[in-house]
Amino acid sequence: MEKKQKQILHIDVNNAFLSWTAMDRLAQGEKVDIREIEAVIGGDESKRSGIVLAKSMKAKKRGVYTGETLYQARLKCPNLQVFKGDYKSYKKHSNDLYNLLLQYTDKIERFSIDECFLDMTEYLGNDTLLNKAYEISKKVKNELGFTVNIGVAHNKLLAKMASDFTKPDRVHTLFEEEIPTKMWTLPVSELFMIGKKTLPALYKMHIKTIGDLAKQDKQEMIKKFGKHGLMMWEYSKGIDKSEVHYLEEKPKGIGNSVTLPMDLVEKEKIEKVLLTLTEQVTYRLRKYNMYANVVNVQLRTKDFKDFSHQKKLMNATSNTKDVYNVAKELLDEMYKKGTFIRLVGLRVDNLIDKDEVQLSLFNNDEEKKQEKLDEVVDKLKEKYGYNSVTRAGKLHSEEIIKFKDSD
DNA sequence: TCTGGGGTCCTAGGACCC
DNA sequence: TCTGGGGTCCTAGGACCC
Repeated sequence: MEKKQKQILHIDVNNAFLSWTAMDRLAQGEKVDIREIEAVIGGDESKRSGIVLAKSMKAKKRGVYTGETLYQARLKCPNLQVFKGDYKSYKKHSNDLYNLLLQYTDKIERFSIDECFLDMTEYLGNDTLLNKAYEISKKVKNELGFTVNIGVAHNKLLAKMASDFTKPDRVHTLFEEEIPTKMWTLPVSELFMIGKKTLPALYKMHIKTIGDLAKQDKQEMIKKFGKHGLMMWEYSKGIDKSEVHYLEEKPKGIGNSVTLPMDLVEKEKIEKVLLTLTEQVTYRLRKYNMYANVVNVQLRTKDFKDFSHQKKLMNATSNTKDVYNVAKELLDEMYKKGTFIRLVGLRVDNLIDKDEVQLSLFNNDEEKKQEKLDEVVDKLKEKYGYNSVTRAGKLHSEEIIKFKDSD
């Protein structure tokens, strides 16, 4: 029996961070709509994170692109206005969008803070997919005050490609019969999952457009690029069998990292940063009610070389002290005297639900004591705010890193 | 010149076992 | 002394996404 064709929408907020900040400012009585001027949302240059996070159409016309340094952006666009981002507000706008979309289907995958996939296969009734897309587009604009692009297709890949066509405030279809005219004509760099490392290899093979890629021999692509080769080849032909993952998924790993205001050399100072990061990460881990099996420490040197070491634990844990002790061991392995460290990161991986954990025979009094301690500290943090509770010997690093209340 | 932070997935090599 | 594979687990590093 043939399976019913899927009906997929991809919703993408236009210049999300910039649009949302524009709305917030107008709501606060500011007169200028920053969507209408040469503006970007940017990081903080004094914290050495001065990159473009989102740009207005006018800034884009000047050649400003996401990810470049504010310095570079200003060279192209001398009157550029830079505004700070507000993650809390973005989360709220993102939730508003999600709640509006729930009126159409509950099969929604939140692909990122500003993108959703909708599986409309069961919810269309007598209407067409395209009509629904226009209806959603209008409703979002009228009720939420920002615009979206919507891609309309029969799988996720094609819907995502379609939503990336002309912007803003547009609805585009990309059905199978439209692939040659709408997709194969595009530069191969536009294809989802082709990044700046793969591009040179493709150019060498004289592959310039997505159509060129689609003409390649499948086996050759697999031989040259492995799994990634197969995926690229399938995507170029519009093949994608993946499902819309609409159920809430637990994270597979949790990490925090920080670019330091100034490079650090002394191990003791790096350890203090690690402790602060460990507290942040394990706090989030415990909020998910999960345990970690792997601890990973990342360092970035001042010349942008990245290193990481990881270790699998004997017993899964969410305990601050346990994770920190391993983190210190890993730092010990990696630390080279006299190296200038720009970034420190800590993440936990191979997570499992707390109730799946086999209670270890070694779950002794000391461990129970530590868990209790975490619990008490977490409760205080819930009540009085994350930064209300602090460990001795860590004050300095907390001046360096302020916890970002993201969850 | 200056280059974020949070993720997921894949690969390759080494250890170890059968 | 010189020689196999296959499978799993672990680790370091890297590509890609938003």
